[in-house]
Amino acid sequence: MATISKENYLKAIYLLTRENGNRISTSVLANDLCVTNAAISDMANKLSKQGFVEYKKYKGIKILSKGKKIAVDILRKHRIWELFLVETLGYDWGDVHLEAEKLEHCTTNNLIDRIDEYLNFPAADPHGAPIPNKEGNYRIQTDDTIMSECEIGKNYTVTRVNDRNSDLMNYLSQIKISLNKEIKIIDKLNFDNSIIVEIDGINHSLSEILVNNIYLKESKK
Amino acid sequence: MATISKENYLKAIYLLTRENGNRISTSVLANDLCVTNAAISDMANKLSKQGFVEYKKYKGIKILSKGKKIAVDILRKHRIWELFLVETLGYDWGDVHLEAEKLEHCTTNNLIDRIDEYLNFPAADPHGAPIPNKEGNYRIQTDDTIMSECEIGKNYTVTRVNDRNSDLMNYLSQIKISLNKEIKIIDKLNFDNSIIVEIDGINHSLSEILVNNIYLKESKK
DNA sequence: TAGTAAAGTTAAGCATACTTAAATTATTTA
DNA sequence: TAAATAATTTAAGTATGCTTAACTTTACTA
Ligand SMILES: [Mn+2]
Ligand SMILES: [Mn+2]
Ligand SMILES: [Mn+2]
Ligand SMILES: [Mn+2]
Repeated sequence: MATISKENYLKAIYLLTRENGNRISTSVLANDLCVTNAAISDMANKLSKQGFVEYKKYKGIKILSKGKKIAVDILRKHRIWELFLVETLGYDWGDVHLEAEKLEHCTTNNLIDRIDEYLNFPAADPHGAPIPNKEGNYRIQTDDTIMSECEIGKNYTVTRVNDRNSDLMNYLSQIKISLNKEIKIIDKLNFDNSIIVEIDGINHSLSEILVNNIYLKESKK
Repeated sequence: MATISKENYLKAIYLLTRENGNRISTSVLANDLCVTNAAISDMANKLSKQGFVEYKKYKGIKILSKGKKIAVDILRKHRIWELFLVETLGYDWGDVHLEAEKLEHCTTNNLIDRIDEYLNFPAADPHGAPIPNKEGNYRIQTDDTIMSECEIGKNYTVTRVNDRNSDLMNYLSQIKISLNKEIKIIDKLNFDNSIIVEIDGINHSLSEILVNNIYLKESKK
């Protein structure tokens, strides 16, 4: 059985794998989960024994299909809860992540399927992240670029934001950045990696942290 | 801080206190929580050190206001979740208790207050149990009698059922017993403590277990 | 390529929440 | 009231999931 801790480890390994490649190092995972390397080594052995991951000493952790299944299951619960909180209960998009972090572990498949149906089988969560369906398949293909790598002079649409920093998201709301918003890259400043963007005709300077947490897609028009 | 285990202990102590009187014995609590007496003694010491209960060796456990506060808080969450599952997601009343047992521990006060508002501040859960408000006060007075103590020939209304046995509740649905249903006590059989009742013009024999899990109020008409 | 720094693992220990088995206290009952 | 029985507590041990400190392996650098 996967405990709450194991569910969180598998979810983190799965998500980091998509960002950082095939094998995840102990310290990357330790940093992500805010625990010591020792805790990771310990848990990696347990997850490996249960067939959730492949773990070779000093060579990092690789998620296996059995572990991926649990990770996607938790991700589905997390994202559906986030959308439910925003859509049905009127939460701000910056306030849902922590609630979902807790709810995802005490939600049966039956319950999440009913909420999924209640929300009419949504494709994405309030931050633009894709929601896996009952079978674990994503309903939309995400095809976007991190803002830091976008090009000067082009117009983009906001497709996704990282949802872990509540303050960051509140700030985005304040300067009117939301999902599907049209923005234009005005300039990129190399000395501090900030980017000047135009939003609703107003120029804003976005810090390095900000541009590394926003994903865009080039506008068609 | 109160862990999930402590929340469950305090909730059980609180509810048993209302049934069994002021002090709860170790074995009554052990039976209710399906753990050994040793586990109860152990936890009773911890809860006592934290000021949630008063515990005197061999003399049982008494809940204190600090513990009662947590118990009522969890009860509020439990009952609001149960109602939400039935009202909003279309669950049967027999299928909500176990879901709520899990959800109640991972629900912030903010979240439950929003669901409470979404449900328009309900007074009772799907089984007729009163829902405490934000301040911990009950919105209705429960004034009912256990069916086993009702009188032959009188008409009653169903006010409440115990919600722990899913099969029992499914059976009640089957014979059309639901909240606010009008029923008449036809006969009480002393040899097996069963009761014959009339429901929708049809007579049913209800076993001892059943009549100890249904609460009634005498009809006015 | 040896030496050092960084990364990762192992060992020992702690808190929580249980268990079984032994010891103790309380309650019956003869 | 003394022995038997029942209820309860204490002791010792287990699993989980962490910690710090010590040790080992790998990577980098001169
Ligand atoms: Mn999230
Ligand atoms: Mn999200
Ligand atoms: Mn219940
Ligand atoms: Mn109930």
